[in-house]
Amino acid sequence: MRKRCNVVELLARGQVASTVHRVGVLKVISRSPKAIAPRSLLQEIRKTTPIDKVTLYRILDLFVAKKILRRMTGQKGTMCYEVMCEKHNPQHPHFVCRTCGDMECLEGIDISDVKQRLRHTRYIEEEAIDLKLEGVCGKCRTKKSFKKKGNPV
Amino acid sequence: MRKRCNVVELLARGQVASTVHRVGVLKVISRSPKAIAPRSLLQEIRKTTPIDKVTLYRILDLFVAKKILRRMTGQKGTMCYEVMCEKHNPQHPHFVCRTCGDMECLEGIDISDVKQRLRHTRYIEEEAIDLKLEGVCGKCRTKKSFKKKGNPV
DNA sequence: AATTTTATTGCAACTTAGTTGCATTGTGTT
DNA sequence: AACACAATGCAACTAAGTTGCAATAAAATT
Repeated sequence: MRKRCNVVELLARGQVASTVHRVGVLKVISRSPKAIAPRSLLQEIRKTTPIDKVTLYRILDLFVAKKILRRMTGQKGTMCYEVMCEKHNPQHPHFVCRTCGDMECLEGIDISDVKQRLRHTRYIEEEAIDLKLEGVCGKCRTKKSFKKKGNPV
Repeated sequence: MRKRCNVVELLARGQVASTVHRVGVLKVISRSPKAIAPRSLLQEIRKTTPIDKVTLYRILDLFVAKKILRRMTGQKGTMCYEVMCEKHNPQHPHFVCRTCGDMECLEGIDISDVKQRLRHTRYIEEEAIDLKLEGVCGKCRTKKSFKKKGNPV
């Protein structure tokens, strides 16, 4: 489980003015154990504050530009977001469930050698490296609908 | 540049009946040096034969299910496709240009050690491993609009 | 403090990728 | 030919994300 980053510090680091919505968005993301998609993000935030989807998308774009968040492509082309903080949440590969679309973080797997091999071949920013694996998550594997199809357990 | 796979063999291997559209789709994909998105695919195919987008999407789904094609997530959530053939087109990482969305194949980079490390942690199918890097491709880097912004060359 | 300026948010309408249901056409079998 | 079934096309739809613009909130200027 990820240690939490300080929301105010993150905003300051990105030189982004603090607003209710920005803090709210960042709080939800930093508390999520998995990378999170705009859809779930909206749902979570709206439990406490009403927010328009356009506002959310704009905040997410801003945070990615200011390197406060990492953006990864998830299932079916929806994006997923996580806090970009080398200290509390260093870069790691992700596991995407092809059934439910959940994006788990695969911590403790070192990919520095892969990065090393690739760094000089293109103009690739360090944080742009996105190692992704697809499969079926534990939750989905135990569902009857999945087992019924004769899939391996 | 990739060696071409035999379209008829690929269909036979997947136990998929041969039709004009299926052969057409597979021909365009197998001739493309890069992984290709449905949008460009439609454009290419329509140069010779009229085809509905629904037909294309259904053929692509079928080919992915029958392991004739690999599907990867590209820019902004559009999917990209390439021929799945260990002999002529072994699995490899991809480089996605964040400006134009092109997906280049990074051949000659071995990631078997990464796979090895990950194989037993989850139920992950061999071919589901998707190593993706993001950056700016050579073509986009030389464009005035990109240089103007003071980006590194 | 009142006013001007600038940044942030919300609303409506739009774009694009991809999907679904159903009718139509094509293909193979007897 | 008649039948069954697979493949295709069409129209309408969903869902993610975007754009333009007006409304509001915050910050700066007088």
